[in-house]
Amino acid sequence: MEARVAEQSTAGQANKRRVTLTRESILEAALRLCSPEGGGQLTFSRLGKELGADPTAVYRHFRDKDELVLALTDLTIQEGIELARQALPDGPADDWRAWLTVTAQSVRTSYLARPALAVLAAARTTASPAETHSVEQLISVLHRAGLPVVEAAECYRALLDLTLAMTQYTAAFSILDPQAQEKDEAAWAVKYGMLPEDEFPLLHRSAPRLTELFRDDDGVFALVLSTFLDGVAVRIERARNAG
Amino acid sequence: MEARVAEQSTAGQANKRRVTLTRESILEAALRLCSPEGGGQLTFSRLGKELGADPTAVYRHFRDKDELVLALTDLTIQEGIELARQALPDGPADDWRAWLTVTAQSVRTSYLARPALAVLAAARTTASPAETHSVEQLISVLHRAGLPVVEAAECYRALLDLTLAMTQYTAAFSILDPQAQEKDEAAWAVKYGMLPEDEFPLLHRSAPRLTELFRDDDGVFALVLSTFLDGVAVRIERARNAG
DNA sequence: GTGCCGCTGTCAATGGCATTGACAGGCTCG
DNA sequence: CGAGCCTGTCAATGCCATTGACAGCGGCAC
Repeated sequence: MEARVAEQSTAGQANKRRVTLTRESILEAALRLCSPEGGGQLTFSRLGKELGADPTAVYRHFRDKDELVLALTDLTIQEGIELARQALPDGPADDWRAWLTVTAQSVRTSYLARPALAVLAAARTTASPAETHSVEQLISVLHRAGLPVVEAAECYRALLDLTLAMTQYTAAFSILDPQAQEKDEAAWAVKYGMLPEDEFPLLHRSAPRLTELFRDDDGVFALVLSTFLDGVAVRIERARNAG
Repeated sequence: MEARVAEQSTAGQANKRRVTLTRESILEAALRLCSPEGGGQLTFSRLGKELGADPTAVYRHFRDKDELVLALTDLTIQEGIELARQALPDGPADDWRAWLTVTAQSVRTSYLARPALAVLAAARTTASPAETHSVEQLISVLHRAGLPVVEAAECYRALLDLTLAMTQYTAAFSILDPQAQEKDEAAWAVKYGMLPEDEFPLLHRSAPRLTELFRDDDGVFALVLSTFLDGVAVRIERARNAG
């Protein structure tokens, strides 16, 4: 169907042949559009062009844009989980920390491959059947590490929101036109470079690191994640001592 | 000037008297629109109506919407910092943890009072001069607690992104029409309620807590924040032992 | 005081967006 | 062979940000 769509979109310019859409072909095309290479913008008109069909034809398969986005996030989450599985084929293997890190990073990676989707997805948390097993596994990992079940579930939820929120935050920034990004960056650089040393001694000393972190969203995420997991470790310790 | 604008907007319906806008009056009106009571949507046409002026008049004071939003986030951050100051008038007082918690929560509160702004603000990190002192103070608190300067700065950055990202995440959800929210909620409830106990034992046991957390974004944030700060504590401990 | 200029509000228009309803071709089922 | 549904097409609606031409009002120079 990949091939078919491509064929249509190249040849379909002249002859007005109807293209037959399917849920799958639409999702594929939409994912392509969401990636930076695909233009990084998901709109019905672009989607129509990509499919070689009228934009409104999509409405025959998805009630509205929201429903389309929901389906796309579902796919993306699934892909992230799959990615994690490939990275750590042996499962948790008693190292809860590595497992959680890889899982979070994988989901983040999948999302960031399609920043436009991440932005659209906003706060829609799909109750995807695909991820259910992963959630059970995640909780189980934390539980075996020593956390009571409910607390393990809380940690899962916290980690999930943390990851999605920060990923969307990054995606939103990466969507901005380069001009605006540079403007922001310049503002920061000036701000941190020009600070009077006597009034802001600490800020002055950490300015290099801060400007370095400015563009390194992944670095900041890694920082947050590892600090958060340090916190989880503390909780596990506490639970063990209490139990 | 507040009064003047108000006077105009009440009396100005009939007589087409020109309203004189100022940067301040615009920002005020815009903030009002961003709050749920004000309609929760910031558009030029609404803004024009609110001001009793032509929508496009705003362009005389702000180059585009982005610039307006930047100014608004600046105000909001300032307000958050002010809030924190009021909550803890004595300053850090050697309790870094309380200080960081209150600061983060205050910024979050200010943002959530205007969800529409939070969504628009997305990843624009303003280099607001207003907050510079707070940043210096924040780093100083962590430094006095025992963290090397650079690491303190890293923690600041991590905490900032964490807070903003999660707040915007929450705001994005709260913006959705109630119908969509209910749909999501229903999906979750079904998902967690219907889980076969034998296949997902842990998920089944934690289902009540998870559905409880579903709508409680503030609770999740508190959870993330406190876990993160546990992690910071670990780092402080490490640094002390190493130094 | 007079004339000019710039500041700022107004108006009309543009192009993009999601979404809707009427229409039409082709497919399947009877 | 015919009815009806599935699905693509087309035209139109309403909201959005943004732009360019225009117009009044104020202050400034002379």
